[in-house]
Amino acid sequence: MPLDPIARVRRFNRAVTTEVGALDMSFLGRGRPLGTARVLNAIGHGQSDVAAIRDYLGLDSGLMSRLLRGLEDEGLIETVPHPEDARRRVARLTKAGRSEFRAYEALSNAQAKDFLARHSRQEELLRAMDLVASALGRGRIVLEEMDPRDDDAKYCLGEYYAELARRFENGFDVSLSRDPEAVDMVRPRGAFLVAMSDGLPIGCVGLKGGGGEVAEIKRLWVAPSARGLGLARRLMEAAEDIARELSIKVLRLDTNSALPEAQQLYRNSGWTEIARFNDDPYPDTFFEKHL
Amino acid sequence: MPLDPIARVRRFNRAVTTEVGALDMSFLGRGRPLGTARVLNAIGHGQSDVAAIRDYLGLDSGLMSRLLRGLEDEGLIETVPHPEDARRRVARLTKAGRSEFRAYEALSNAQAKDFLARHSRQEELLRAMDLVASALGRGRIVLEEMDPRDDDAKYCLGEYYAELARRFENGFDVSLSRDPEAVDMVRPRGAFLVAMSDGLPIGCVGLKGGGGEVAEIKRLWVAPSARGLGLARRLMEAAEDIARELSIKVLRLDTNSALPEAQQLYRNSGWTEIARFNDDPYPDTFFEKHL
DNA sequence: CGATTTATCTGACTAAAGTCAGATATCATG
DNA sequence: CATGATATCTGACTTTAGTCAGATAAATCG
Repeated sequence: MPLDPIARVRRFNRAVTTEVGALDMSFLGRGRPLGTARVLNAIGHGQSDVAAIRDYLGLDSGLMSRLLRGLEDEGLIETVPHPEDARRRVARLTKAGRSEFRAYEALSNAQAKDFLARHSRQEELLRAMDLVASALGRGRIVLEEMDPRDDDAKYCLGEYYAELARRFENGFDVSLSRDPEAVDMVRPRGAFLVAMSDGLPIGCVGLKGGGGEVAEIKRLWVAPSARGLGLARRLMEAAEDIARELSIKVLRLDTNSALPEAQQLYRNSGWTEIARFNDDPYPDTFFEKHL
Repeated sequence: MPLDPIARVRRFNRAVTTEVGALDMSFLGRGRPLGTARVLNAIGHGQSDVAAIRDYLGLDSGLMSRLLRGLEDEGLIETVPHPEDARRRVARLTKAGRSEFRAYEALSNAQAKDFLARHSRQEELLRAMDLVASALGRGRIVLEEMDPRDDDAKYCLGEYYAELARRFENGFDVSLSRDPEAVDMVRPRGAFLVAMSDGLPIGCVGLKGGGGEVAEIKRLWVAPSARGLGLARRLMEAAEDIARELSIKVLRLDTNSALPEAQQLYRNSGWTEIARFNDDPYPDTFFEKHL
């Protein structure tokens, strides 16, 4: 007789609401009401468009206006008309605002650190938290196009190689593989996409072009904590969209039968198996898709 | 370059605070302000002492008083003086209150169910949520003495047997083992303790007495999601305390070398290895402790 | 250009939550 | 039984959050 899943979810809710009050409430502790602090933090995190902040925090325009005024009176922010549309306003931190924001960040980090310090089995706990955060934050996953040499991209690639090394019978060594040049995965030849979930990289895919009408899909990877959310498909679709933008007519990719879930995905989304088209030692299966 | 643990914790906080607003807010949806609904739910969950509720919800006594009055006016609760101390008051649900509480419970359950339905890989997600909830709710774990035939106890025993079956080379079959009679694990001969975390059983231990000065520790088990919190030690200490209450002078236990972490615990808490004292086919190591 | 739409702001509200200083009744103690 | 401690209640506040109907100014469209 297993435990009731609903009871388990409710227990999680209880545990988290009790604890999170004391956990994410770095908003408190600097003598500023919650709403004001949330706006300041949203601006600090790069949200500058007033409408975007209002939308993000779910605030009424009147309330928003007052909160902004309050922060302005405190000298923490300044608002200027949007350069392209003077009806809209853009808010940005002043010097004092930046320092106040840093103080909030430091508080948040200290709380997170304390939280971790109070717990044993940290890596296991973090993995569970990653999984829950990925599931809960599913709707907020955004695909960002970036240079494959950026940190978040490099993190994903590192994890991808590590996973291949674990899953291939004889391991995996990038230097023996046909590692694409970064320039082939940057516009105009190609692109590199990283899936970001609340600021953390959780997946990637590369579109490697050579300038012609044929390009390759490379380095499709999704973090273990984010599997089952349909992210791989979303990455592939986004890569295909970019390929079409770049006037690419045919996509190809190579893969290995040690990765059956990937092959499954390709077969389910319009790819057909073709003959080997390169001499890379690792792949044993090859696919193609006409756009 | 692994991800920053602090960033991971903060991402979890963000994901959870965003989602939990829409997740545990079964409090809403019945046209009652949050504070009032929280008090009603606390009473429904068995908190009856006004001071206890106030403490649990962190409310000012004046505010609490008004909220109680509001619920009384609605006819959902009644308050009576505490039988042993007429200064204190005890609140309980009326018939209407019980039905209103049930409506909140149904809402909560429906939301939990919806939440689960929105996610794939449910068992994996639930396991991660259990782990997080155990870690976060660590301070709220309570040890309850109960009959080993109660549901929560039986759940723990079932999980215990399943774990032995997984870990012993040749499996585990209770019927071949010396399964203690329930009556030997109930006062006055012995006791059975279950660790409850926010309403869910996550560990147990049995004290099996025979009426004399010697008793046995049996069925020490901690749920995987709750390991590393020091719960096994806490269960053992509680069992020893009860043994002392029952005037037991010597405790014994048998275990198996396939469970090294258990042996480690015994050695670290005053137990010494002794010779085999029974003919049960499963154990291969035996311990004793003088109280 | 004039009419309409859009983004923000202002003023005038309400509701909810929280604070605090007594008031009141009961209990515990010497 | 007087004294002080304790638990709750009451009244008189303040703060925060949120709502809503215009006002204002800039953009967009026919």
